[in-house]
This record gives sequence, C-alpha cells and structure tokens, in this order.
Amino acid sequence: MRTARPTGSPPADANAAYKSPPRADGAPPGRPAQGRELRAQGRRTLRRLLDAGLRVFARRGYHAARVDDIVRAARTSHGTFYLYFSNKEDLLRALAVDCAHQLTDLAAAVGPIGADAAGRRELRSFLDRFLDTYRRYGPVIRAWMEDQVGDRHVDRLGVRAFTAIGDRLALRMRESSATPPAGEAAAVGALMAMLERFSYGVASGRIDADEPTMLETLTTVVHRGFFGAPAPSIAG
Amino acid sequence: MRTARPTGSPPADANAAYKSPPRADGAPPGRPAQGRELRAQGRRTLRRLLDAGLRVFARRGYHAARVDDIVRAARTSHGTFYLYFSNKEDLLRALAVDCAHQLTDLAAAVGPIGADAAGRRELRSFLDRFLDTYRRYGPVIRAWMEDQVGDRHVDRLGVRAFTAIGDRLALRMRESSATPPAGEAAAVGALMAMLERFSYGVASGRIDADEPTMLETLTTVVHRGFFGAPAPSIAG
Amino acid sequence: MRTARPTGSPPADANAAYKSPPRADGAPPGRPAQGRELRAQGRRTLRRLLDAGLRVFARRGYHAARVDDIVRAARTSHGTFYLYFSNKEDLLRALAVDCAHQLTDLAAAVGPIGADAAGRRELRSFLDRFLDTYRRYGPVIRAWMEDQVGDRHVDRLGVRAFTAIGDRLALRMRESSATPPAGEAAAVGALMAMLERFSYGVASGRIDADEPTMLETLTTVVHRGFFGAPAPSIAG
Amino acid sequence: MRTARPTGSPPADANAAYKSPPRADGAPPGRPAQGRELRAQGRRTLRRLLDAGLRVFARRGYHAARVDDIVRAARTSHGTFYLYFSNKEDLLRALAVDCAHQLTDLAAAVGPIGADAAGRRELRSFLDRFLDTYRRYGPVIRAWMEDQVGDRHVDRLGVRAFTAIGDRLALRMRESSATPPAGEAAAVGALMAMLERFSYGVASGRIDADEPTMLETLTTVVHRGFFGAPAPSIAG
DNA sequence: GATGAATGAGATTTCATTCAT
DNA sequence: TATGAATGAAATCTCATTCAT
Repeated sequence: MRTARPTGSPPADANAAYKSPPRADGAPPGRPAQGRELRAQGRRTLRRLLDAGLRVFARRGYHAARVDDIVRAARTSHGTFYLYFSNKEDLLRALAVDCAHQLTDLAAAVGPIGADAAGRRELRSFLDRFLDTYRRYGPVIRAWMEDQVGDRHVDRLGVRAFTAIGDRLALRMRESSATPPAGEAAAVGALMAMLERFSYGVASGRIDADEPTMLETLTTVVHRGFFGAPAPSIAG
Repeated sequence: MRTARPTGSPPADANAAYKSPPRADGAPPGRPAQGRELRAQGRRTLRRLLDAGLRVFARRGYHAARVDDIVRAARTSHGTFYLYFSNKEDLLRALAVDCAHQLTDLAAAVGPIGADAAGRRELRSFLDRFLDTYRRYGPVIRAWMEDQVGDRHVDRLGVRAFTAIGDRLALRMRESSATPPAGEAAAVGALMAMLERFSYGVASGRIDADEPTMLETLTTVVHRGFFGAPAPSIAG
Repeated sequence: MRTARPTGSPPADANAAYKSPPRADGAPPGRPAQGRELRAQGRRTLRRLLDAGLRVFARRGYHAARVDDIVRAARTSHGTFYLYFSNKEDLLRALAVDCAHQLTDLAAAVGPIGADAAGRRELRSFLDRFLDTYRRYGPVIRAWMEDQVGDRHVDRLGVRAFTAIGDRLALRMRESSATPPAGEAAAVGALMAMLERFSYGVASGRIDADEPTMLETLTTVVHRGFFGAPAPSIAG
Repeated sequence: MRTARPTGSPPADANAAYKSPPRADGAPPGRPAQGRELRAQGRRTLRRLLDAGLRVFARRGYHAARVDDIVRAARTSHGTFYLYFSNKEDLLRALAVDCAHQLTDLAAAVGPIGADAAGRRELRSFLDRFLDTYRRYGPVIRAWMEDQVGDRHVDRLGVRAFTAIGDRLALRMRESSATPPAGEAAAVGALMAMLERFSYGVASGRIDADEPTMLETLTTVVHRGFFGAPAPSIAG
C-alpha cells in the first residue's frame, strides 16, 4: 500500500541521477551475428565467447581487455570472434542486453521497504539479489558506471536499467518518508553509487568480509540511511 | 724446457678469453623530473603538464587518455612531456603523491562525529572538503578505485591514503557506537564506496542537483546510516 | 546489548576494505613465435623474416638496423614482424640460437692439428668452414664480438659458443706444445680475435683477395703462429 | 737495413686490406668549432668534452652513445656541446684526427723486424705501443673497424692511418721473407685484424691476463706467424 | 563454421639538434 | 661562454580488424 506523497516534486526527475554524462560522438553499430540462425555448435561457440568476455572484462576492465585475450580465453580464434560480433563493443552490447534484463526484473520485484523489520527483509533480499547480479554482470555495470562505453545504444541500455532501479527505489523512499523530496535525486544517486561500488569491492575482492556479515551491515546502513529505520538506542 | 702436458681436460680459465665484458650502463633511458633542478620556466611547464594531465584524465579517464591529448592540452610538445615524465604512469604518480597528501591531511582533520547537531556539522564539513578534493583530484582517485593503476608504487599510495581516511572514519563510527564491530570493515567499505562514487557522479555531472541540497542530503544519509543520527519522526 | 568500546587503536583489519585487488594478469603483451604452432604459410613468413634479418644486419649492422628495414626486406608488414618476434633483439636471439649450434658443431669437429702437413690440412678445413659459417651468420657473431647485445641470454649463447671453439683450439694448441701454458688464454684470445675480424673483413669486402690465396695465407699464418709449424727456410 | 724485395708484386695494393667498405651516401660536414680562438676556459671545456666523448664511446660504443651521456659525463650542457661541435660525428672527427696522428707516428717508428731476438724486441715494442694507443683511442679505432662512421672524411682518416701501419708492416714482412708476396694483402689483413680485436679484448676486459704474459704471448705468436721466427724445437 | 595469418592506423618513446636567456 | 628548455622527426610497438584457406 502506497501512502500519498506529501509534497509535489515531479518524480520524473529522479532518474536525472543516472543520465549519461555529456558526450559528443557517434559510433557506427556492428554488422554480423544478427540474422544468423545458429546450430548447436554455433550456439556453444557463442556462449563460450560471451563467458570469456565476461571473465576477461572482469579481470582487465572493458577498455583494457584485448580481443586477443577474449579469444584465447574462449579457446577460439580471431576470425571466429568476428563471425559472431562485429567488434568488441558489440560483444559488450550483447552482454549489456542480458544484464539490463536482469536489472529491470530486479527493479520490478522490489516491494515496499518500510522502516520496520518487514521492510528490512525486503531490502536485504533486494541487496542480496543485486550482489548476485553484480557477481555475474559486474564488468558490464562497471563499464556503464565508469563511463567506458562509447556506443550510444549500449550506454542507453545502462541508463534505462539504472533508471528503472533508481525510480523504484525512489518510490520506496518516498513511501518511507525518510528523505525530503528536494533531495530525492541526490539520495537516489548516493544509494546507487554505494550499491554499485560496494558490489564492485566485494566482487573484486577489495572488500573482504564474510558474506552474511557484509550483507547484514550493508542492509543496516541502507535501511537507516535511506529508509528511516531507527538508530540504535542511545544506550547502545 | 717445457714438458709436454697430457691432453687432459682444459684448464678452467681457458675460456676467460671470451667472457662478456663488464657492463657499466648507468641510468636507463627515461630520466624524468626527479634529479633535475628546475628554473622558473621549467616549473611553469611542469605545472602546465600536471594541470593538463588532470584535465585530460578527467575528461577521458586515465586509461583512455593519450599522451598526445595531454601534450596538446598543455600546449607543448611530445618531447617536452618525456623531459618531465618517463611516461603517462609517471605523470599519474606525480599527481597521486599530491592527492595522497591532501587526503591524508583531510583524514587527520576529521573530528568526532556524534549523532547530534555538532556531529552533523563536523560530518558535513568533512564531506564538503572531500568533494572539493575530488573536484580537483577526481581522476587520480578514480584511477585508484577503478583499478586502472598498473604501477605498484602508485597503487600503494592510494591504498595508504584511503586507509588513512577509512581508519579515521572507523574510529569515529566506533565512538558513535552505531555499527556493530563485526561489520566495521564492511561499513567502512560501504561508506568509502558511496563517498567516492557519489563524488564522481557530482564531479562528472551524472548526478546533478544544486550544491547545497546535494550536500545536505548526503550528510543526512551518512549521518543516519553510519553515525546513529535518529531517523525523522514517523510523522516525517 | 552492546557495550561501548574505548576509542583505542583501530582494529588491525579495518583497512582490509581498501586493499588492492588480487591481480591475475597473465602474459604481458609481446608473445612471439614460441608457443605458436606454425603452418606452412607461417613457417614461410618466419623464414623470410629470419633471412631478411640476417641480410639487413649484415648490411647495416645489428644496432643500426631498423625493424622497418627488415620488414621491407621480408616484404611483409610491421604488425607481422611483431607476430613472430617481440622485438629486434628477439629476432637476434632466434638467429643466435642457430648460429651457436653451428659453431658448437664446428668446434666438436676440429681434429688434432699437428705441425705437419696433416695438421695443416685439418686447420685449413676448419678455417674454411669457419669462414663459411661467418658468411651466413656474420652479423650475429659481430653482434657478439662488438658487444652490441643487451640481452643477457643472447650474450651467454655467444660466450658459450666461443668458449666451445676456444677450448677446443686450446686443446689442440696444447697438444702441439707450441705455446707456453701460461699464455694459453691470451693465445686463444688472439687467435679467436684474428679469426673473427679477418672473417668480417673478408665477408664485408674490406679484405679482398681471391678466396684460395686468402685461405692459404690465413692457414699458413695460424699454423706457424699457434701450432708450431716451422718457419720457411731462410733461403725462403 | 732493408734487403731487396725478391719478387715484384706492387706494394701499392697492400693497403687494399684497409679500404672502406662499399658505401653510398654523403654526409654534410659540421659547422662551428673551426675558426674559434679559445681562451683558457674554453680550452678546458673542449678538453672535458673530448675526454667525456672518449669515455662514453668506450662504454657504449660510438653509435649507441647519446649526446646526453657525453654532456653529462663532461658536466656541461647540450647547448655547450653544440658550441664546440656541430654534431656527434664532429666530435668523433676531432678525436679521429688525434688518433690518426698517433697511429701514423707509430707506423713511422716501426723498425725492421727480423726473425731474430732483435726483431722480436722491435715487434714487442711496437705491439706495446699499439696497445697503449688503443687503451686511449680504442673507441675511435673501433668505430673505424666496425664501420660505424657515416662521415666520409672521418672514415678516410681511418683508412689512411691503417694503411700507413699496414704498409709499414707489409714492408717489414717482405723484408723478413716469411710470407709469399701473393698473400701479402691477406696476411696484412689478418695481422691488423688480430691486432685491433685483441687490443679491444684487452681494453674492454674481455681478455684478461696479466699484462706481461699477454704481451709476450702476442709477440711470440705474431713473430712466428708473420715474421718467420722459428717454431719451438720439436723436443719443446 | 572455423582458423591462422596479415595488416596498418595510431600510440608511445627516443634523441640529435635548436632556441632563448 | 654557458645553460636549461623545447622541439619534431624517426623509431618502436600494440591491437582491432580483415583476409585467404
């Protein structure tokens, strides 16, 4: 159940937090891999390449990853790569589409997050799933967040996915009445920033704590910071 | 009179005749600003290059930045660049040293952050200064956080600087008793993650909100999430 | 209920949050012919490059030779060169391996060189073969002798090959009892010096005499100087 | 006392052994340093540069030596270097002139070298002085012998100096009647080759033996090989 | 479908030489 | 005289992409 919003600032602006940075270019899109009907072998190769891409992007970052690395990781050849993708960015695009789906689904599934224990559970579940998604698609999300994407189309996918999540969280925050509406965009920005980079820290091994503790802590902090959960008793 | 020697194994130093000559190479090519005492003109050029580096890194990101871009931005020549730095990484190192200083100083200046209004002021002041530092040294901090740094030395500078801040904030959090000690590492990680990425969002224009609102919101969120500031009354 | 902790020294792993991520880089760029299984075409190109290298090194000398020259001589592209060798030195290394083999074989084949006519024949045959080897691998031998090699591994190959020949000749000299043992190292040094530089002179066209005369003369001089062959009768 | 030459082959060809290799270029000569009258300070700087050149050329070889190395070794600046020499080759030229003088003087001083003890003494004395000259001017001689000189003028200086010595030694060999006239050019070539490279070996530390032994051995070998000194008695 | 080989545009780096003070 | 600073031509090296089999 959603309570009426006290003030009237337009929620349409909430996603301003995830807009792409001012850019000025325009890369041409790719060519192959589109209309091709793949047989079993082809599908296997495609999968190998996608997985390899994810692994190599994770290790080196999208920009620094060389097609050669990917091809080697997939145990195939340069020629084959360009049979499936028109270029490196095209591979990123394919991964980005998957990732965007996941994130959009995730967004849609976020239920109300009240200041109480039930809200906490909902939040925790969301964070857990976000972390899982990051563990797989981290490199793509990083590419979006670190602004490594040249292609407009790919970039837009990211903006849209993050807007979906951001809008949803904004809605939940609004319901919890914890943040003044004026700061909504900033709050959403801060929350998404923490989510993304914290996940990166965890996925990359920079932040190492045992999984449950880490998740508990994150949940607590977010719950208190953004959703009005009460601070520990002063005696605490 | 010489007696004939049996044709046995060759004397150990017969081959002394063909040993490689003793090398005495000296410094390998690439001798940057270190030993050189700079005069006014040199200092000016050095500064131009450092500033240009910061600007170009900010615009393109460290990895994608070309020495050529930097040189053009500094209105000097390729040759000149290599007179002051042995390569792009060396320039980053120079900037990193400065940045590390700033951050370390910043860390030292963080006073106690209680859950009350005084604590909030202290926190806000810290965040404000952090944002300022980020506005200048963002590219360096990004390079650290996005793990774009190959050089061990530079990397370590970053780790140290962030450890300094993180430790200090951990101390302040402990004083405020808001987070359970078990989750301290994770909490610090989350806080730093948010700080860095939020600052990036602001500095890059991804997050746009007017400065005061943005700062207020960030302060509120952090104060509540990490330092035990009370949630707004349910009446909101 | 949590008791307040005194604000003491920070726990040892608070900074665990900021450690650099574990790197797993793999092979640095520059992966030449080693691991690659070459097919017919590849082997042909490799051969073309090796031959071109030998030719260009011969013409210009190792140090002054440009990769560009070699590539042009092999009628291929820059990129292709670096597909087979990681740099000029790597090409030299490949040639050096071949050359070292030749020289070692040559060394092993040197039979006893007495002061008599049979010894002279043996010596002449050795010199002839050495000259032949020099005609092909001269540039490599020069690079060794003129100390143009930076790479330790390549250098060692040369030292070893020359030691092999030097030791063998030392043995033959000892058998002939023509030189006092104390001077053996110096004698071997002198002989190798003459061999190498004379061959260079011949191969480069600096010394021009018809082949048989030249070989006869060299044989005579070495036979008398190092292996006890009698001087011409005073009537000469 | 010189005996009449038995056969009639033209001595004019003897120097064919030291001709420059077939070349096809034409470098422009230098500019400054010619007409300048130097005061005490200038003379000192000039000397420092010449000495530094010799040292650096010795360490790195002429080709690989950078003006920067020389300038640093001379504790002066780039600007100053070009005040005294029009370019690197010009410095080599200056050194070459000195060296050529030394060698020409040395050549003129070579007395008759018979097969007897007196001849041996003369030979030894010559070799000793040659080695001394090499110790100082080795880099220049190397540059000549290793064909590193681009400038025609400098090259010619070397050819002339070596021809002087070669011709003189040819004359002494002819007197000793040890080598058949047909092989004279080759013999001279071989002798000069050995001299030069052996000296390089000694000066560079490749050949290390104590000075007297080394000199004795070299003398013996040359005396026997080129000047008809008798081999050791067969009983030897 | 798949592959090894080849390419060349573009980035980095070096260094002899010139310039301004 | 002397110098630090600057330059740019030339060399090295990388890597996404295309080609031929």
